[in-house]
Amino acid sequence: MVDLQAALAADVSAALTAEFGPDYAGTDPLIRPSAFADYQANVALALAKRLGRRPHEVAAQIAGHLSDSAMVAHAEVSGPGFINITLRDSWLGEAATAQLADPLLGIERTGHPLVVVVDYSAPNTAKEMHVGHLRTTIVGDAFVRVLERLGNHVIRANHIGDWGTNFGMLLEHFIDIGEEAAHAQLAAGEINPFYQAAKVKFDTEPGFADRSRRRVVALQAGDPDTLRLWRTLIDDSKHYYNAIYTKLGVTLTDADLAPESMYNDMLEDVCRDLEQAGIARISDGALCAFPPGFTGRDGKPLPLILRKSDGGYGYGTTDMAAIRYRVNDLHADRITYVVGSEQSQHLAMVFAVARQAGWLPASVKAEHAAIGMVTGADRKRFRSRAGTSVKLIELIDDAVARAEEVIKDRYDDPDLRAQIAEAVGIGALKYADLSVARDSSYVLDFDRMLALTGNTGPYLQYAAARVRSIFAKAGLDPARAAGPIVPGEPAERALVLRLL
RNA sequence: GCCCCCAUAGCUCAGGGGAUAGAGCAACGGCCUCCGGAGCCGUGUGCGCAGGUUCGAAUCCUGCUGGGGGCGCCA
Repeated sequence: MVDLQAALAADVSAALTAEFGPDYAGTDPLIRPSAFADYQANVALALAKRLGRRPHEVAAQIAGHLSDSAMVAHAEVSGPGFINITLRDSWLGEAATAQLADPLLGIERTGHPLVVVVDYSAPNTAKEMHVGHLRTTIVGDAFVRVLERLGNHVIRANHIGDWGTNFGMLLEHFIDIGEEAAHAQLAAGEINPFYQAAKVKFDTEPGFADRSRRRVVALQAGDPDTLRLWRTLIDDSKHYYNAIYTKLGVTLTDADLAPESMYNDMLEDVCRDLEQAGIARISDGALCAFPPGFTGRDGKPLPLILRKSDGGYGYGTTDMAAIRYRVNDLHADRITYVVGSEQSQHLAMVFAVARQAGWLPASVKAEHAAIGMVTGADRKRFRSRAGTSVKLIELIDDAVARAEEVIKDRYDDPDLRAQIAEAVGIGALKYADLSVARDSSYVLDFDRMLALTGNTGPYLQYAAARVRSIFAKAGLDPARAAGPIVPGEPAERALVLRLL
């Protein structure tokens, strides 16, 4: 790839050296895109202070040397000492043409491919995916695609919640209503009603809670029949959220599942090893690690709970097991958690304990790509009128339905209309997520999201027209006879500058 | 009480040391109109407050105010 800015920086640095000597070779030339030319070099203003000279003069001296550069057409000093640089058409045209000839369109693959584990999406089995899952899924998938295209080895980790005490009650309910009826209900996407019915029985039906607890014990003990039921329950959920991934055009597949249950037989070792290393100790009956620098209310050290006082394991334990597994077995160089911002303290503690234990060596980067909350108009966590979280599938369907409403008079063919509505609706949903900073919370507003399409439609048409025009000028279109691109028109020039 | 994030136009958000701070939506004005408009063109006294660093601050630092999130056995 032609890194215009870097290439130009090199030439300006050369000018600096030529004018002021080798001491200035390392000075950042401060190349920035400019509204007044193709680029501007801002180095003269800072340099003038160092030299005790007038910025304008310094800039003029540097500009004088830039005529030696093959890529610079002209450089002129403006304002207090900015150097406005216009690139040669011929040089730009050659660079653009070369980039078009590259199957990767000039995207440079990294010279140091890393193994990157990207932890994202993470729905809970047997619970409906809700709006909170949308951004981690969309943003995480964008990360994965970019990192992969840059030549890294990316491991998608969909850390689904498929284990825990809830499954006792879910399985008992599953048995009660009969496997077939349960499958039918789950296949229809009625996951929340299923969960809620189980919860109601757990809270009110005599004996059910005890049965549920016994079922948890059987599950954890590996009872074959219980495991079989558990697997079918998981599979039903899996089908359901795979359908959502397909709708969203997300690249996650079953091969990317890294369910909590896969860490089960590591949890005991996690606790033992951390306790033996002196990092974890018993506090109020629970095994806890107290990473330095974390305090809670009353200034007391904040624990990462590894084993609850009832002997059970929590998500912190699973996270510790996962981090060790990712480093030791997956050989991760970088682990990116695309997870809600409210988890930032928890993850910071997990990282801290893992570093203490030496499970996360300094050579491995662990990072929390925090996802901001989706809120309603009240700036609080987005909820339906009933106070429950909103189902993701409803959000998707709603977006498509609203898109269809917008375009309904436009297309007679119902199939075509449905396709366009789906593309526009889902596109608006994804665009809404990707067009804002991932860590800021944002207000979910359908009207705004779909309004964006009113702009992107013409925008895309414009962009397509410009690209066609460039291709036509390059002689690439029908005859495939590659010719030079001449960025003569201002709009075209701007596009070339942005694309290169 | 402690920790983290945030504050930019009426709304939702970009911009994270460089000249005159942008986009979409809304609003207002106009255009095209045989029919149809995710149609076209135009219109902006805005960086929460106060200090500091810097040749230069929406951007970096400190304090304050306001909002959100988190803070022992849910994940």
